[in-house]
Order: sequence, then C-alpha cells, then structure tokens
Amino acid sequence: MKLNTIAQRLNMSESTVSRALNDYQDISAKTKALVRKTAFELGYVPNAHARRLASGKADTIAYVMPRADGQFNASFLVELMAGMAEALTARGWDLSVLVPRSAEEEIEMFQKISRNRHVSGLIISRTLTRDVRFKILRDLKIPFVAHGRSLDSDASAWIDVDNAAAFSDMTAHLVALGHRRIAHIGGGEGYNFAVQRANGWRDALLQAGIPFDPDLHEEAELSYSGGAAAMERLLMLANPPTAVCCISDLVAIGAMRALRGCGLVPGQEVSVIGYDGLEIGAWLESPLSTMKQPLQSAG
Amino acid sequence: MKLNTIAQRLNMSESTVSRALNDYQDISAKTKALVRKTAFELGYVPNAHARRLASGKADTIAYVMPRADGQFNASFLVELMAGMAEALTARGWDLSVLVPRSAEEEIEMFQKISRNRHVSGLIISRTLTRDVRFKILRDLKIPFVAHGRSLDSDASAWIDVDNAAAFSDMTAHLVALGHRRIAHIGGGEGYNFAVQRANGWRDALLQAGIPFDPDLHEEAELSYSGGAAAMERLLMLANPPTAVCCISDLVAIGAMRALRGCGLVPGQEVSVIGYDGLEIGAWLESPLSTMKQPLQSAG
DNA sequence: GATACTGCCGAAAGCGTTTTCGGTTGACAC
DNA sequence: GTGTCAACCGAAAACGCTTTCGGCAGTATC
Repeated sequence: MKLNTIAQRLNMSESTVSRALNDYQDISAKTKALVRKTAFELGYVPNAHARRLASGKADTIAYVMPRADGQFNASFLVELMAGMAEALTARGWDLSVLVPRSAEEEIEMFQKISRNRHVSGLIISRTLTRDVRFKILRDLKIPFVAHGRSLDSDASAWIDVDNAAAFSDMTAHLVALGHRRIAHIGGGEGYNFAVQRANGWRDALLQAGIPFDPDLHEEAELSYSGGAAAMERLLMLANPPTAVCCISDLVAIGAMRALRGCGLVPGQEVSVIGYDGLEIGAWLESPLSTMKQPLQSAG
Repeated sequence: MKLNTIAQRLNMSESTVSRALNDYQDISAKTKALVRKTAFELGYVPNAHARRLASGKADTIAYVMPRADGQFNASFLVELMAGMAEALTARGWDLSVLVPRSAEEEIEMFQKISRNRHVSGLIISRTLTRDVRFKILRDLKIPFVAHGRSLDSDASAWIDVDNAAAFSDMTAHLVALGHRRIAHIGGGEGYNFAVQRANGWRDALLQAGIPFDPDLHEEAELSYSGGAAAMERLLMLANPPTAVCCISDLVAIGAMRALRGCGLVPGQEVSVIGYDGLEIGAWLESPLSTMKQPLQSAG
C-alpha cells in the first residue's frame, strides 16, 4: 500500500523503490524490473498528494469552463473535455474544471492558482478577439493553452481549428456547385473565431473571382433565433443568395427554419451549410485529434 | 506564502496559525481574528497538496463523465458539471473529471481510487436500470452519489429529477388541452430514467381515465433519427395520436421532422412535446437547484 | 598499486500542512 | 497557599513521497 511496504518486502530503501518506479537512470534494470513486478503484485498505487507535495509538481491541469449561456453548442465542450481528460489520464494527470461565475471571479481564480500552484496549467477557451486573460496569465506566469486564438495570443500556446481554411473550403465547395451568390451568417467581431471564419468565406469568394457583396454578410446572435432573423434579412434582399454558409450549426438550423417559414425548401432553392459537426451538419470540426501535441508543450 | 511566514511574522507557532485558520475551538477569538487578518493581508493561500496529505482528506470529487456518444444531449451534461463545480468550489473543493474509455476501464479507475483515495467521492451518471457499479462502489467503500436512480441504488445516495412526476405532469397538461390519444416515444428499458418517464406517462393516462393503448408506446433510439422513425410508425396507426410526449428534446425534434415530412404541422394536427430544456423545448429540467443537499451528505 | 571513474544504492532532509500531546498560564475555590 | 480546572498555545510527530548527497563496491587506467 505504501512505498514503505514494498521497500521492506524487498529489503531495499524507499528511495530505491521510488527511483525504480520513476525510471531513474541510476537504478539497474534488474532492480527496476523486480520493483515494478512486486509493486504490481501488491496493487500499489502511489499517493497522488504526497507525490505532488514532494515533487512540487501538480500534474493537474484545469479547464476553465465557459459559463453555459446557450451561445456555444455544448456537445462541442463535452467532446473537448472528454478528449482532454483522456489525453491527460493517459499521462497520469488530472483534469479539473473551474467555473468562474464572472470575469472578476475568473481573474481571482487565476491569482489563487498563481500563489498556490496546485494546478500546473490551465486551458481557457472561448477566446475573445481581444482578451485580457492572455496578459494576466502571462504576468502571473501560469502556463496555459488557449483553445482558440486571439489578437493577444502571440507568444502563447494555442490550439485551434483552422477556422479560415475550413470556411474557405466550405465556400469553395459551394462555388464548385455553381453558386455565385453565397452569403455568410457570422457572429459578432468580439469572438475571434467569428472573424476568422468570415475571412475564410471572403477569401474564397475573391479566389473564385466573385465580387464581394457586403449585403451578403450578416451578423447574427449565435442561436436558433439569431440564425432565423439573419436569414430573413437575407431573403429581403432584392437579389437574395442561393447559398448560405453559417458560422455554426445552431445558426444554420435557425436559418433553415426561416427558409421553411417563407415556403422555401432548404437545399433546394437555397443551400444552407453549417459548421460544428452537429448530427445534422455536413462539416466536421475535429479539434481532438490535434490536442495532444500542444498539451505536452504546455507542461 | 507559507504557513511559516505568517507564524514568524506574528511570533506564534505554525500549529497555532493552522488551527486559527481552521477555526479550532481552543484558539482565542482574538488570535483567530489576528491570524486571519494577516493571512489575508499577505494573500496567503494554503497549499492544497500539503493539506490533503496531512489531513488525509482529498477535498475532491470526481465526475465520471459518460463517453459522448450522441445519445444524451450534451448541454445537459455541461450544465450539470457547471452546477457541480460551482457548488464544490464554494466549499473549497475541486471537481475533476474522469472519462473511462470502456466499462472495464471505469472499474479499473474505481479500484485505483479505492486504493489511492486521492478522491473523496464520485459522481456517476447515466445509470442503467440494473447497474453493477452500485455494488462495486459500495464494496470498495467509495462514497458516491448517482445522478439518476437504479434498481440497484437502494441504500446509496442518489439525486434525480422526478422523472415520473415530470412526465405525469406533462401528460396531464395534454389531457387538459383536450387530447385523448396521447402517445409516448420512450427509450429502451435499459436506462432507468426511460422506464420512469414511461411510467409517468402511463400513470397520468390512467389517472385521467384514458384506457392505455400499447400501440401508442413507441421505443426509439435517443437521437433525431430515432425520434423520426418512431413518429413515422405512430403515423401509420389506424388511429394515430393527436399528441406525443417524447423522452427527450432530441427525439422530439426528430419526431417533428417526421411530421413535417408527412405534410403535417407540429403543434397543429399533432402536438409534440419534449423534455430536457433545450432551447426549443417547453419543459425545463432543473437538477442543479437540487444539487447541493445531496453533495453535502456525500462528503 | 595507486588513482580515477562508473554503476548502484542507502540515509536523510525536505515538501507544507494537520493533529496529538503536553505544558504553561491565570482564575477560582477551599 | 495549595490544588484544580479551564483556556490557550508550542513542540514535534506524522502524512507518503521525491531528491540530493554521499558511499561503497567494482572496473578501468596508467
């Protein structure tokens, strides 16, 4: 049960056992094997707290969960967390979640962590186009990776899907299908991914030699109703679009409903395409496969 | 920074400071106040690992996250976790997440925890009608609360929405609106909440004096397509229902799509009602408000 | 044969708390 | 003035591990 018992059973010192289990260089292969074997037989599991206290490392990273406000689709969060948890437990680390009630409380949490160091790294998500958290965390010297870039994220680790490329591909796909008037329902400029996705769309249009029509760029609240409202505005245009790529599946679903409300059949008169990989969507975002690399460097 | 520095600054022993901060009875009110004040001024945050090692308590509960397989709606999970995290951090505890890759790995994790005790309690969810985990956890003497009951959950702490009551209310509501042929699209009997919800529906029908028609009870996969398929089967009936209550909003959405596919307008010819509190749904599940009570007893 | 390594391992000092066990005061009673 | 008791506080031993430091064999080098 304790390191001690293994040591006594083998007539060695605790330190030898500890180093054997931790694969130190100055332990012979023979002893290592022996120690590992008996440790396994005895069902030894090291005490995480003692280890962390002694080593000074926390082996824990915390995920700062954005407060659920319906804006972001949750299945995405769940998958992200599951992916992180798996990657971490594979390395023997823990994932814990923090849910700040407000921006102030979030910063307060950061400060506690920086004093306490009972967490070795953070993951923050839902980055804003301008995000003070980058500076704060850097100042507090807390290692972190951001899920999603920001204008403030230079010199910080971030992982992100290539939003621009995805939307560029998406738009090119519509162009290939013969569409010329391709609209985009995006989000506010506060969120950086919204900006990136809009850029991807615009770039693809230029690439295809299609003149950019500002009327075709709608901004919507990231929800069903937001998508519906934006779609309705697009339909009011003198020259409505024949295809729409939406910033998220939620928005796309809303847009489709708006179409049906006007007696149009989505996919027929007007193509609607979403993004996020909800069951309905045709496009899939895959952040999890790119997770592990950045995590290691974050340690 | 350390307990030590406070002690030196005040010319007391570490033990006094520790006990003052932990509100022991044998420290005078004066010293307590003094210690707390300077601790605050110095921005002292106790080292969680040292505390946990010394006290033997983990102050951490782990949430065993069901692997995302699209069956359950994720926004529910997110809200649940956010609620738990908030309730725990309010008490100075940590919430960490475990994502077993398989049922075997889950049990393996349980065993590690029972040896290691680096977690003081577990929360499991998605309970099956018959669930071995109850027995295992009881045998391992790991405190846990189950979110959702089970036939095996007697003598264990569980928290749950009253599924039966909710669906009973829902059905009664439809009856009050004049509906007589009220169908139910449920889930397999493997999941306990599915059984409970079906019971609620059936009970309300009996209560209202409406004879129970087995044809009106459909079982569906808990997904869009599952709901759609079930709805189609209901529409094939010689005497189709005028209202349907669905086990989840996902299923309800699927059912609505099936209706539209047949040229019917949901809410007009046939009322469809879901459950979970997705944005679309009319009924709201609120497990979070009932969280705190059981958590305390789980400690 | 003296010197210098190298490969292994043990002793012991932490890591920052909590907690038990006494010990020192002062008050109060007799 | 002695004894008793309560109220406070300090010393020191845990808690279970990591890690530095040094020591002791062997082997190689000249």
